[in-house]
Amino acid sequence: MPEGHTLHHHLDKQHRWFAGQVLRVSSPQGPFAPGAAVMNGATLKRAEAYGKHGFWHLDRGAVLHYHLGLYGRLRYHPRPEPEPRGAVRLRVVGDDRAMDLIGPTKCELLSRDGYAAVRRRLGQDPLRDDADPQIALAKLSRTRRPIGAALLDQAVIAGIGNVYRAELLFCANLSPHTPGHDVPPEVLSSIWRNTVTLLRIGAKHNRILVVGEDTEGPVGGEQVDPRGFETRGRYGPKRDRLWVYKRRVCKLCDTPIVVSELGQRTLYHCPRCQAA
DNA sequence: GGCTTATGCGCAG
DNA sequence: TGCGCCTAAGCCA
Repeated sequence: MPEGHTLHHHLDKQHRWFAGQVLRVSSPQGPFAPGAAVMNGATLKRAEAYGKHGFWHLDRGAVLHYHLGLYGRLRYHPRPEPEPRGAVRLRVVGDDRAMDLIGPTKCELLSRDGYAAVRRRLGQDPLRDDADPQIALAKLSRTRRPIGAALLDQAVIAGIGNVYRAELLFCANLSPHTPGHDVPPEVLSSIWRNTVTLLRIGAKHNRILVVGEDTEGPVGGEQVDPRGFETRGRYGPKRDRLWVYKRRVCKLCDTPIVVSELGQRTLYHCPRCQAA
């Protein structure tokens, strides 16, 4: 489930659970074994998310960089940790918890320069305090590309994925095919603000929640595990939390959803609520 | 239990 | 442009 909110949720947790600890690191599934050997015995100084990327800043100057891709998963265990299951590329064991990185599309050790290079490729992350909306908005307002393609461009806004793209454009009553430079500046600004809002809600609950109000406490009777491990909350079916993504009809007006392709990804939009 | 699908992205060609 | 990665939820039987 990796859009930006997922990474922020996990990296915040990873910082709380592993920072300051001397880590036991291994790579049960192979290709990262040399990197794991370098990491083994290091101390985590800071875990941070940027867009859909995860970074662990270690002492010794190395930086772990990972990206979940479409399939990657993170699993956490209390100690003693169980036998690795699946393509565990990276296993980290801290003082009282362990973490598995499973099936990521990227898992590598970077130098400070390598880290800077990855960061340079990425645009503004709406979940970060250091985001500069004006930079992202300027790019959107100049491009001839359809807004629905530009929103997926990680060099513009880092962290939006296919679900949030569909839902953000719906919330803006905007056709995904509108060229960026034809979208009124105030609409672009409102999209940015809504992105911040929705990604924050998503990061808090570790779920994409768009329909309905966010609440301070658990949502929909969600059960919270006091140890902090993921629990099966009762959020209801995903389709009921979204307006258009993967729905047959628009949740607002019942018009059949148009399924097409834009920016190499499946696009869902309501032709009535989001008329051109 | 099996089959389909996917919230991403880099690379070969 | 299309494929490969390789997990797990959702759906069906």
